[in-house]
Amino acid sequence: MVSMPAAREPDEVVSSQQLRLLYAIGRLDRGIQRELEQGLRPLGLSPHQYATLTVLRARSGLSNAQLARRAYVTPQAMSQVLTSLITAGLISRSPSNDNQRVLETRLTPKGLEVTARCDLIADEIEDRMLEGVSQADRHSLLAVIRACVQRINAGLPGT
Amino acid sequence: MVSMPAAREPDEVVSSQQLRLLYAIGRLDRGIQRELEQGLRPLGLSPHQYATLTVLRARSGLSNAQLARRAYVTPQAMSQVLTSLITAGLISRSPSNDNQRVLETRLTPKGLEVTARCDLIADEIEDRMLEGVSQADRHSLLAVIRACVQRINAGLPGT
DNA sequence: CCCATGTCAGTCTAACTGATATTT
DNA sequence: CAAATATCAGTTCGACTGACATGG
Repeated sequence: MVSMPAAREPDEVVSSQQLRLLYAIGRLDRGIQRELEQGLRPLGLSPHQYATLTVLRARSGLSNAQLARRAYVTPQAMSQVLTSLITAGLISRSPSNDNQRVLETRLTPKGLEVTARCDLIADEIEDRMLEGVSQADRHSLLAVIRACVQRINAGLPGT
Repeated sequence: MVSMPAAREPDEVVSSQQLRLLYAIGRLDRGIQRELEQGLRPLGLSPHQYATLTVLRARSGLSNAQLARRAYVTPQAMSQVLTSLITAGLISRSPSNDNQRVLETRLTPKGLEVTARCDLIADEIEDRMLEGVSQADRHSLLAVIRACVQRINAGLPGT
């Protein structure tokens, strides 16, 4: 196919320059998810599962309902993720002392170890993505992104 | 429920501070998508449809296959989007002069008008998200994000 | 009684893979 | 014949809503 109308397309650059911030962030996130998916595949984990593990590491003992609200998904969706993580032996659940109905979720030793290995993969992706960006710029970028998250999620039920 | 174990949860802030850039970007994008979805609903459009319209506005005449490669989705997935946009009367397709098999896609006048209205909605969301951020910081933010997109999508088939 | 939790079931959307016809 | 396009069909995965039992 030599005579395609748009065979020559130096427009990846052009379009990327024209498109707005909202669109660029979506593109970036999809690229990140794709890279994470590839990187985590050898460990048998999805980006969603890894994200849930990091949340549990930061706040051990959360219930399924709490995790669901935190991730802005339904309890059913989060329950599926937790079930898969239990099957993999990465988390455990036990009834709360305060409420027998509530199942507190915690990382197992194996879960902690696997999460740490995922961190290395995520670090690698992050470094590649930020290649050539100074430490100062990285910090301010993270700060701005976080502030945007706060504002965009302003009027939502927070746990 | 007054005696919930974690009834008091001032951790939305805490977790947001602890979590890494990769995770923050995902959170931000999901918030953006949610806001876009709500904003575009009165117009009967999804974020995906709007995104495709903006790409076509920037580069009129692209084929389904080209659009699919550009969005990193399969031709089948993109074809569904185009079909819905044709049904809505926002785009039109016609055989290329160079290749009868290729259907060049273009915005209709109505499509152009609707896209402009979507832009206003997107502007509103973007402004709310960036409230308090200086113009200079906005520009540098966009530049950094674009650079990240370039690096993350480095080794992919580019149309 | 009311509310929250956890879970089972069915549905829906949006992507995917596979297969086919057509054109260059 | 090989490659690219478009499109038909079936599948899969991830969310969703609805319903229900249970505990506080």
